[in-house]
Amino acid sequence: MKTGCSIGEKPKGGGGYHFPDWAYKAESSPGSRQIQLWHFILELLQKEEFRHVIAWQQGEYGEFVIKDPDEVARLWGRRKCKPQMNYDKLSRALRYYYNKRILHKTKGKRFTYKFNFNKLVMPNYPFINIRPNGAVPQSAPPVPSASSHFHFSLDSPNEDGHGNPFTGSSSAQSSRESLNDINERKPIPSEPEDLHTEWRRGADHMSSRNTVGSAPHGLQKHKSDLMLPVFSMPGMYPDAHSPFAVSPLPGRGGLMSMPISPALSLTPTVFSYSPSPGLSPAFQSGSCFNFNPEEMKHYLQAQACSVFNYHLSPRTVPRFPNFMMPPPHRPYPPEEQQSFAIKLQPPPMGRKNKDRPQSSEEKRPAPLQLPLPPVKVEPVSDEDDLLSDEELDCPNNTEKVTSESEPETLSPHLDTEKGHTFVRPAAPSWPQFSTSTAKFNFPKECTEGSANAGEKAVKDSPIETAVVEKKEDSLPPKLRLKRLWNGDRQAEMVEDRECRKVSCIINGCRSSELTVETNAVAAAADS
DNA sequence: CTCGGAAAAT
DNA sequence: ATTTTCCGAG
Repeated sequence: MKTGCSIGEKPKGGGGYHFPDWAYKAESSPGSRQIQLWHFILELLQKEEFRHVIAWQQGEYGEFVIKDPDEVARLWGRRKCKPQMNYDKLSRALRYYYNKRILHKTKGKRFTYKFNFNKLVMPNYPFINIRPNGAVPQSAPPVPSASSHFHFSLDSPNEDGHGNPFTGSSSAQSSRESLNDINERKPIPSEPEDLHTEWRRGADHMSSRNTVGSAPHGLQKHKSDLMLPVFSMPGMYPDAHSPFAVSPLPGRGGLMSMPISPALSLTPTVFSYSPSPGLSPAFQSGSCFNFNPEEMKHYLQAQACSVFNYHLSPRTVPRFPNFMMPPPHRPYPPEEQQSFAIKLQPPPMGRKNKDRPQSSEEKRPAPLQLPLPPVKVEPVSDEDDLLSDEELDCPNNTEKVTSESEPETLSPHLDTEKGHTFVRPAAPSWPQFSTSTAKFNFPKECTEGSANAGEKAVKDSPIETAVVEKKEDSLPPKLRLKRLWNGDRQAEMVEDRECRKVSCIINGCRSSELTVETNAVAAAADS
């Protein structure tokens, strides 16, 4: 069933196989956590179908405007099977992100918010650019600020043996992930101290982990094992303003798309930690991409540094599953929509049944099945498709149809095939991830899914979930919040500034300059 | 519209 | 842990 990822579904039908529970659990759903709102938003932002509903705002990186709040809410509600969802609620959820520092509100602009990319590391960015001469994508994604506190030796020559950076890095990667889990701070740290501390820790870990092959698994939980590389897909919405933008180069047509992906697939967070010695050769030589190795290197460093310096949460940097992989053309099969049943949620009793017993009735008579709902039948608009798509985790849905027909809508990553593709020649991509991930980290679910049907590709994004890490910051009690407003705020500003600066640098400067700039930034950060 | 506190739900 | 619901305030 489609539920692809949904947790409880087991393949009962066909084979009736029973895979171990863990196979279904997937980290994807820690707990039961499904897609998160910001993932969803990002998802929508990636698809052109929703341009009219929500779109990146030109001008600021990461800033987006909800053009049709009701629609977005509707979509979100659909995704979460919360028919009662509305913008008011959705916006509340969005506001919670302020504290988490995932989002900001752009004051003065209605329905306009901005992602804090300092916190959300962009998975695909730089490399993408790929213009032969190093042209940069118009939209420079906000790159986390860089600092040169440490130097990861990304440039160190030599690699682990194969010359293939990919190999061997996986362990590092995973360890790193774990690392993050632990380090991840919960409360929003804002103090420099924290930064420093974290920073230190990071360094320590790094050093310990320097051996490529050794994976320090001191920690348990490795969601990382499941990480999958996310490749950007052809269908991706190449919005210039999108921080994720993959530069839509003219060439995008056939060839471009594929090749690019590998690069995109990496999460900076991950590779940044790479131990070192290593990657350069690959970059320099065989790369299929045009990016400038130097730039990449710097970028990576920047990423790494930012991770350490800014408490980037790995979880925040999920490898967006869906993210990059929009379905090529038909996002979701029509059937899906049809099959999609809305599960009417019982009237929200909200908190303590408050006094308003049945308000919901007025609005939604709520046909549970909605076959012919008088009220709203969600027509299947493009958008709808999208949404419906993905996982419908609704319990109801889950069961329902086995519809799965949905081929690969969103999460292609899994395709082994693709993985191969990327890996293939000398793709320089970022190592750690691609290959290794492909090989070892495929999430069970995904893997299985793929295996089963090759085509199916798991519609859901198991990955997404899988990938998403759990620990994040937790919300601080009020005190903390208050504090945030004061100190943190400032910190953010700084971050932002740096971020921008770096972006500029990346976009327009050469590596040497970059270095300088970076240092400057770092200095600033220090102060 | 936007902000958050609260409490309940997932 | 995050999101949904409600809601009073600005």
